[in-house]
This record gives sequence, structure tokens and C-alpha cells, in this order.
Amino acid sequence: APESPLSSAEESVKSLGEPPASQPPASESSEPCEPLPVPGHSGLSIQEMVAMSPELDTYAITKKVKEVLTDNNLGQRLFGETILGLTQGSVSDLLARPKPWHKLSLKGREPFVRMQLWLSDPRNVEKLMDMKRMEKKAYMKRRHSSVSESQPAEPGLPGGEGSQSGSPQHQQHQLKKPRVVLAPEEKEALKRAYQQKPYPSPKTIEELASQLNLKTSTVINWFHNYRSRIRRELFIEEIQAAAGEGSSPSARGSKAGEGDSCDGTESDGTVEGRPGGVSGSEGNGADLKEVKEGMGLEMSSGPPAPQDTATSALSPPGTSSQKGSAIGSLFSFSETAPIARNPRDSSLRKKKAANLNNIIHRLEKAASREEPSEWEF
DNA sequence: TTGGAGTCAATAGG
DNA sequence: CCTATTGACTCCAA
Repeated sequence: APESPLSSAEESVKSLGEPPASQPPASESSEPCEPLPVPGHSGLSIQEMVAMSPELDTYAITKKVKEVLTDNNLGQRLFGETILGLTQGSVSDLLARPKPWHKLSLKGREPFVRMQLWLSDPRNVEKLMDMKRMEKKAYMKRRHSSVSESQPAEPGLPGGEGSQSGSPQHQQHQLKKPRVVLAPEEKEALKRAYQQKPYPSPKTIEELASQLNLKTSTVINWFHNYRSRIRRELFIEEIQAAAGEGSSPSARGSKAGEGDSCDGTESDGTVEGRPGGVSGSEGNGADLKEVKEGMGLEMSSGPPAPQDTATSALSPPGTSSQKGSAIGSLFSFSETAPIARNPRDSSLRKKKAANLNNIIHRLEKAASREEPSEWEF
């Protein structure tokens, strides 16, 4: 397997100039100061670097980082805490489902710039490995000398192993919310509800909550999270679809269909398609996946609005880096989309349908907003 | 207020 | 230990 030719994510992140065209006059708010100073690099703060950074291929960066970490037996926790300033769970999520650069907010790009920076110098790996050793050493030392010592001075590790001395100790008011864990059926019910209405009204939410015997806030949170995560699923599928083969090989580069417009980026065939399989249930069985059909409304299949897509990703001025063949894959339109007469289909279509519902919801919302005023058409 | 983006942190599996 | 999942929270913009 040829696999990636070692990315070589050149990019000296601090190349281009782009003098702060939009420089808020000295507004600069406080800034608790960087928890993570960022290696050495000129005096720039990461925020500044993020602002100047050219478009990065988040997927490639992520892939590389995962590779380096596993190759060197470095964990996400250590990497996240010391390099990114994030917790293990966040790192896992980020590495597994990186959002395309253009869909990230300034804040969201920060971790990727940090990763890129980290990857740029092989010595960084060594440093991390050193830290790992040091941690281990400290750990060993601790458990060795604490043979009979349970000093109150142990921030971490509550595990006083050995003797669990019975001081029931306070828990104060037994705080610590137990963390709600939704039962599979509850999730099913919520997903079903989502299919019909991605944006339930307060009233609907109340109903769901009482029917499922859940707190209203839990239902609300669930919808927030689910929508958000469904969105990400779409992102990665877009990337995968775009990355693949066929038509235009090479042209690596972070290209993802820009688009809030739901364009069809399907390349049927090629990928894995259970031949003949007519019944639903496709292979992947993750959670978010598997959005069952049943949207409340019929998807009127109008030809996808052309949509200008003028979104020109101002390519970084000059900068030796590869500039892209952007336009090339910017729109991997498949005229077939509108025609697709295929009834049964992958969950992708369903998700897109849900996404469409999203858009519809917004339009309706906007339309209903009072403002009897005119729309000037 | 509502919804989105980022995260945290408790947990469940390995 | 480590990683993946996921309910809840914080910030922010509209």
C-alpha cells in the first residue's frame, strides 16, 4: 500500500504577510495570557499566527499527528495537555473528526496550527517523549515512597489505593451530578423525533421530556449535541467523498465541498456498495450514522440552486506553498444528483435531507419573524 | 433567547 | 494505562 508519501506539510506557517488589514484599534482585551506559550517562535501569540495562517489541510495534519503519536507510543492525553492545551477526549474527537479548515472558527483553528507547528520540528517528538519518561518516573517515585503515607497533598489521583481509610469524608452534599446516561431506547426515540423535527419547539421538547421522563434541559442538550455531531458527520463524509479517487487523482490538498448549500457529492459506485443489497441497513453502524428515513416532509427535488460560490478563499499572498488547484475540485458536482432516482439510498442522503430540513427551518423562522415590513421581494 | 462551536470530564471498552 | 463517546457547559453572535 503506497499510502501517504509523507505529507511533508511544508507550510511555514508564518510566511505570508497579510498585514493586519483589519486591525481593531488597540481593543485587545485582556488575555489571561497564554497557557501555552507556543514553542519559541517569534513573539507572536498563537492567535496571531492563526490569523495569518494559510489554509491548512486539517485532515492531513490530523492523520500525520495520529501517525506520529502511535509510532512513538505517545498518548493523546500528554499530547493534548502539553501541546494543545486540551483534554484527552477533545483530542480524540479532534483527531478522529477534523472539520475542514474553512468551516472552523478562529478558535477552532488554533489546535490545528499548534499541531502543524509541532509537526514542523522533529525535535518536538523527542521532547514529548522526554516528558513522558519524566511523568513515569514521578509516578513510580510516588507509589514507591507512599507506602504508608496519604498526604493531603495529592491533587490528582484520588486513588489512595491501599488503605481506603474510612473517612467517609464529606462529598459535601453529595454533589457530583451522576451524569445522565440515556438508554438506547431513549436515544432511539430522540433520533426519531429529530428525524421529524430537527428543531423542536419548546412545546415539543417538553412533550418529549415528559414522555421519556427526562429533564427538559437534557432533551435540549441532546438536540444541540446531535445536530452538531450530525453536521460533523457530513463534513467528514464530504471529505472522504472528495478525497477519493476516480476522476481527479493527485491534487491533494484540503479540498472539501464548500457549501452550506447541499450539493450532492456522491460518487456512487466505486466506494463500497453492497451489490444487490436492497434492504436498508448499510454497513457502518456507528451511532450517528443510521439516520432512518421518515422526514416529515417530502424533499422536493429541485435542481440544486447554482449558488455562486464566490467564496474565494483568498489564497495567501504568494507564499511558496502550493496554491491550489482550488477551483478544480471546489465543486465536484454530479449532475446526477438531481436525477438520482434511486429510492433506497445511503444514510448520506437522509442526513442531507435532515440538513435541508435545517435550512427550511431557518427560512421558515425568518419568514415568520414578525417584521411585517417588506421583503422587497 | 436560540443555536452553533468548542470543550470538558465522566465513562465505557480495550 | 489508552482511546472513543457523549451529556453538559461556556462563549458568542444574531
